[in-house]
Amino acid sequence: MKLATWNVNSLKVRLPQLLEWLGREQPDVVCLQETKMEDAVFPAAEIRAAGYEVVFSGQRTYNGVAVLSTAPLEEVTAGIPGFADEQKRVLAVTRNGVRVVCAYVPNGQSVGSDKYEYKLRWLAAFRHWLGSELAYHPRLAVLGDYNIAPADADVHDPKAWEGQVLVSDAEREAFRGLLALGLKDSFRQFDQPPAAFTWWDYRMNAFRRKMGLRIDHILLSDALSPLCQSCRVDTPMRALERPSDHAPVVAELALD
DNA sequence: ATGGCAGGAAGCTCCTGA
Repeated sequence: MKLATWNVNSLKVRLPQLLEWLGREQPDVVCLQETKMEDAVFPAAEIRAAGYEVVFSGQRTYNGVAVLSTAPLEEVTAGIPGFADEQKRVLAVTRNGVRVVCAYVPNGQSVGSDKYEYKLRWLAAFRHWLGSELAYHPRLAVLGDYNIAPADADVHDPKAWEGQVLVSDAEREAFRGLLALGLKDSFRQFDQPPAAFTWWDYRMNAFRRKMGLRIDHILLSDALSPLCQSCRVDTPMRALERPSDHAPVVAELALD
């Protein structure tokens, strides 16, 4: 089973790239973030025509998540239960006994801002909920845009980023809190090239200059991580014409 | 000196992203 996550930064703009990529990469499950569209205009027909079941939870302009799958999806839930939130950031599905959570963690804007406080509250609720999900679903995969670079190795210039949003101590502590539930960062289970990032700013030629962050992650429970055979960033997707500012992350598991 | 680029909604400029 091949699992992938990709922040598309507008599915309307990126749909042709997504369809081409599905045909070439043939993932079994794809978690999308920042679809930026209401459910009424979601391109479900095009995605189904490509051979995927799809569920989605979107809103106009901001946020929006979707999950694509080659096999039937069950137990579909949107949002974090018990955490009131207008923002469409979470979808959970069960596919062949594997629980898959698609998450778009808040950006946080700047350390100390209201949005930063919201991000930390959101992450606390997310952790609490994932703990209960894990109890029901030992085979749990949590994919998405975490908006956290877990360690300095995930930052092109740790000195310049020190203390900033996406790398601050409180955010990294929240990320470690997710791992402490019994989840592993599948990317770090394998040797990786230097400067392996998943996001590059559109400005300042950041991609060409390898000025990126690794903020999109695939976390796997202890029941799944031993089955993981590879995890990599699909960096060439960031080099396309009119790219998303994020590249997909893809993990392969020894599972159907 | 907080810029720079991209997308969306609105409307001929702004907010947000990370």
